[in-house]
Amino acid sequence: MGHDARIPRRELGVGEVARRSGVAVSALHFYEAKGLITSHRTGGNQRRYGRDVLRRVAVIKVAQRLGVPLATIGDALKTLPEARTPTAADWRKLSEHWRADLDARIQKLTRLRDSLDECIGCGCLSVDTCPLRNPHDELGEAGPGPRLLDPG
Amino acid sequence: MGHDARIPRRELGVGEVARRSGVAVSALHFYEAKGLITSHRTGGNQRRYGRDVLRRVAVIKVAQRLGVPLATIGDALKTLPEARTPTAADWRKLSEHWRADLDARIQKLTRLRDSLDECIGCGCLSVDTCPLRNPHDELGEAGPGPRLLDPG
DNA sequence: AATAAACCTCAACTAGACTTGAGGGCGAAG
DNA sequence: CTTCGCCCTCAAGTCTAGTTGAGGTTTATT
Repeated sequence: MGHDARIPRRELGVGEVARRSGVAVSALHFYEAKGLITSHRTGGNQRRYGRDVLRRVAVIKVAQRLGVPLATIGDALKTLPEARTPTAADWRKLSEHWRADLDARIQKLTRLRDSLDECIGCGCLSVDTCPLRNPHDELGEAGPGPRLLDPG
Repeated sequence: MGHDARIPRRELGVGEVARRSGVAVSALHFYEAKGLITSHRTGGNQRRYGRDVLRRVAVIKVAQRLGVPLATIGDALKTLPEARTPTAADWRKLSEHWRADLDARIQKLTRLRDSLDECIGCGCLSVDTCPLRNPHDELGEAGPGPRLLDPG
């Protein structure tokens, strides 16, 4: 220790960001490769982050809990002008947008559950009449919802 | 065409199953490799399926919509004695089991949405107080729910 | 100067659910 | 007989969100 002391107060090394944000160093490398965060380098080619990286990573983590794929999060972060620290207003805009997706996802699952309840009773799986087999409720097909969860 | 006419009425070729069930031939190969469906072969080494394969594939598709991973579906299908066609009672048993998972998933997403609603208002993302950043609600971590959607 | 902790890059691996492609076989119609 | 459509196997590629490891460098301390 005492190692980080050399770094100016507002600059963070990758290890420190990892410790403070709770994501692995390899994940930070990965996010940077994907353009979700940025850094500049020291003479010795080591990454240095501004303090805004902590809020950015926080936004990333929350968005992931909401089920938003990284690429979409990246697009959203890029709408913030020039590597700016996301403000409360920025966050509100992003989260309102993602809330709609989350809501759609919940509704879809709920409808699915209702169909399932009916079909537990009848056990039909009939090709023509079973609501589980005839998903006429294809709405949120496009959008940031994870494909793996809701393929149809 | 006219090709399928050679196949006895209750035996289905892989292409026909694909057309009727709506899954690709490659997917059927894949399911067979994973042991979810079975076939016997003609003299020319081509697959022939019994009609029960259609219901099995239907169960697979519905279970996938519920968010159940293929491996779990396979385990469940294996509990049906010896390649039997799933009956209504079998289906009821499977679906009741999976319904619980679905329910848990819905609840989790709903709690998440509620947290998000609070945080849209405050825009905080505070490390210590924000419920979105401090998920003390880690419950249904284990279980067949898709990891990609609900990593935390 | 030497050592140790932290850092660097790049390639390869993981899981899940498939798809795509190469290279070849089988069966019926013209 | 040739061609067309459907079928076969097996290997490799796709996508997501990273992790793991090898081999080498930088930085801080002693």
